[in-house]
Formats: sequence, C-alpha cells, structure tokens
Amino acid sequence: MKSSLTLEHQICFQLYTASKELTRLYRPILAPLNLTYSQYLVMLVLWEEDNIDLKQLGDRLTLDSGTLSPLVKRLMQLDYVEKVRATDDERRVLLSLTPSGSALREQAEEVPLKVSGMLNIDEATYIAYMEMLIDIKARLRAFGEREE
Amino acid sequence: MKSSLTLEHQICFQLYTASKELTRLYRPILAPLNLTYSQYLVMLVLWEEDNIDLKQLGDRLTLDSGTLSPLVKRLMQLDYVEKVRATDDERRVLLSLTPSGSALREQAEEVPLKVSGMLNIDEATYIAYMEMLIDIKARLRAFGEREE
DNA sequence: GGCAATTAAGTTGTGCACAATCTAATTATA
DNA sequence: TATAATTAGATTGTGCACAACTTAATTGCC
Repeated sequence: MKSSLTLEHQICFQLYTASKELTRLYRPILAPLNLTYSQYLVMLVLWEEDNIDLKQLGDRLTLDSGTLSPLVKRLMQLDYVEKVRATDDERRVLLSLTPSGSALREQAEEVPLKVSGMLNIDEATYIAYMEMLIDIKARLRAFGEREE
Repeated sequence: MKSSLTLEHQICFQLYTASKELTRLYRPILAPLNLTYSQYLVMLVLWEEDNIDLKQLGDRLTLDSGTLSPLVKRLMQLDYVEKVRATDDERRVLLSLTPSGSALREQAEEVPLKVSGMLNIDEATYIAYMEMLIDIKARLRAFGEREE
C-alpha cells in the first residue's frame, strides 16, 4: 500500500486540508448568525433535537467536555441556548434552545443551500462523497474496535 | 440540492469528523517521534524539500505565519529543524533539517504503512478517495477564484 | 533617488480540540 | 448498607488555526 512519504500522497493530508478549506467557506456564511463552525454544529443538533444532554451532544459531534463546556458557555452568552440540570440524574445537564436560538433556525435554513451552490456539485456526486467519508470513518471505527 | 438541516446529511460534518478521527489515529503513531500531527506535516515537507522558506511551507500546508511561527519554534526546541535568514532577501527565513531531524525520517517511513494497515483499505479505493478529496478542494478553489 | 505599495515573519487575541485531573452524583457489589 | 467503581460535567494546560496588526525588507513607479 501507499508508503511514499510525499505530502500530497497522504490521504490524511488531503482530508485535513479539505476539511479546513470547507470550514473556511462556512466562515463568511455563518458570520451574520454570529456563529463559529463548531457552534453551528451544536445548533444543528439542537434544532433537530431540543433538550439534549451534553453527553449525547458530545457523542454526536465527537467532542469531549473540555471542548463543549466553554463552547456552550459562549452560546449562552449569545442567548441562543440555556442549561438546565436534569432532575432524575443530577449529574446530567440538558441543553435547550432559547427563543432567539429557535428563531435563528430560519436564517440557518439557507446555509446548506449557499454551501451547495458554492461547491457547485450535483446530487449524485454529493452523495458519493458523503458515502466515502462515512466509509472512512467506518474503517477507522472498525480498527478502534479491533483494538479494544 | 441537499438542503436538510440534519447534521449527518451535511458533507461539512462528515469531512470534519472524518478528519478529526483520522488525526486521532495518528496521535499514538506519532507520539514516539515526539511529533503532533501538524508538526509531522511540516517534517514531511522538509524531508521532501530541505531548506524551504516559511512562505512556501505555509502555502503548501495552507497555514499562515500565525500558526507556523510557534509550531516551528517547537520543532526547533526538539532540535529537528533550524532557521536561517536568506541572504538574497532578508525578509525570507529558510527552514532546514538538523541531523536529528534528518535521522527521524527513517522512523517516519513506517508511519504511512501503519496507517494504511489500520485503515485496512486497498490501493484502488485509497486512490479513488484521494481523488475525491482533491476534487472537493478543486471545487472550493474554483469558487474562491470566481469570487476574487 | 525617493516614496508608496507590497511582501515575509512575527505577535496578540480568540476559539477550538483534546489529555489529564477534579468534583459530585449514581450504580454496582462485597 | 457501606464503599468501590463508574459516570457527567467542569477545569487546567498545551497546541493548533486564523484574523488583525506590527515591523522590516523589497519592489514598483514617478
């Protein structure tokens, strides 16, 4: 298998730069919503499922509390979300949308459309690319599980 | 085109998590070399082309001086690289390998092999995936250039 | 030759990303 | 039922990633 030490021949490098460059594309689109890219991902989860606890949120985004805690704090300062401690299990903290956070969804609806337009990609290619990325993750997880 | 606001349906999310998870795979492999993932990318460039100036290096990795300056400082502390100011143009700084930095290459040769093994991917799929990622970047750049 | 515009690096400040550690609540089990 | 093990979340520290700004060298243009 590919063993050349050349930068451009490493899938890790292509993935790393592609991810960075796509995130860069989002920045100006998200700026009017006062969101960073990671904050946008958290909001996506909440618009899908309100009142989710931080643990589930972190699992969904593969982020630990060290990243999420300060990020959520900033979303609270923006008045987009609020935290409520769960009554049944006092360790858990539920995150829910404020009215402003819910209202923001309408503006956010346009984000994927804008991005698709910028990428200039047809549906079939888009799906093929998504499947590739999901497959890469599946292979990574398969290895992780072999190791446990 | 894809306009659902669901997390998993966004190519950006798949790219973002795939990149993070692949980087995570590298961490234990690079730890014995005392390198982070980004530092490894810099070393890859230097093993390919020694005595490169910081500007070119940054272009190659899509990193600006705000990221590279402190990163290179840490590589210097590890005694893997050294900086020399170019004589023809005093603004430029050339980065070159120290003996330890050159010697490290031998150990690094095994990294791509290990990663391929962990990913458990055949050559044809690997190449197809690389091309998809390069295509995504090409589309992003095409948009960037339309905007200039 | 003189001066504005550009360029290369570096610095500062903000926000991830993650390891390691801590606290408090819950669950398991001896 | 004590107490050990586990779990959720927060905190601390390190290292990217990038915008905005600074400094110094070079280039362009009159």
